Amino acid sequence: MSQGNIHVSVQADESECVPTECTILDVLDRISSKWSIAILLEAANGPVRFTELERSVKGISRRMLTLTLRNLERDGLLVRTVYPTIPPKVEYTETAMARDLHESLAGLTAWAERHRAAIALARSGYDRAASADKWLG
Amino acid sequence: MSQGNIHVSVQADESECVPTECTILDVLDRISSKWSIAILLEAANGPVRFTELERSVKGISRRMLTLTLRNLERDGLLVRTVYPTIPPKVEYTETAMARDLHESLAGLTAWAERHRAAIALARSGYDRAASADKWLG
DNA sequence: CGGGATCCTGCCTGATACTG
DNA sequence: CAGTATCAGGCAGGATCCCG
Repeated sequence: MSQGNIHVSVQADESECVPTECTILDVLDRISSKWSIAILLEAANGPVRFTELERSVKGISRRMLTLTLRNLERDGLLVRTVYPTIPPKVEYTETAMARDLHESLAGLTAWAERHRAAIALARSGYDRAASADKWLG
Repeated sequence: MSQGNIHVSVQADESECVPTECTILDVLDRISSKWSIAILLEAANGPVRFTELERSVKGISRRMLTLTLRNLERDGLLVRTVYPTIPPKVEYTETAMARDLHESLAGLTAWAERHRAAIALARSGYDRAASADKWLG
């Protein structure tokens, strides 16, 4: 029951970072989401279309696909090309910046492949120990 | 989340990671959070203590620090060592798996450093164009 | 086909206070 | 020092409908 403190959450939130004060972690936070990585990996094989991504990036909702694509485009990692045909055709192409990132992304995925079994194991081990502690006090 | 991914049998267990669904992206999603990365980078320089992290990882709340540390420990990336002294002392040490990841993380951070200005620029450019569209219909 | 707009839910997150 | 407990707000993200 905290009462009466009139604190108006004065977070001068500069999540929209100014060019000179954009920290590395801020940048990483933008591109390290599950969907961003998936999309970037797909786009590395050549231009991709919306519906194509909707199929290949399994589990993604239409909304998240749209939003993630927008953000990647906004950050200069993808270029959106619209062909005014009927039906419409939109292609997303990776930029040079994205190509440069792709190497690191490959490193990450390689790591994930190498250790995903170990991680799953560590998890179950941790959980088992946690349950045990619960009973043993 | 429909199936369709190739098996690659991870005999993992019944944790949140079902064998057929334990994809690389799932693993990445665990460690690619802003705080996880920051903490792992700190831990790479040697064992770190709770308050030490609270200071160095700027902007993190006590709650998030605790939660992120728990998850990293659970996934086998950090080892938590408690010294039953007064006052208590707890050290978090990276595991071999984390050390292996650190190389990739360094690659990512290097990329972020190289392109953070370009990203900020792309953003402001995109936003400017978006505002313009808004007025031009 | 490629989205935009809207509603709604639950988890993520921060702030604060308390504990061993 | 190193957390846990609790409350409250925000926004990520799914579902749905609609439009050019």
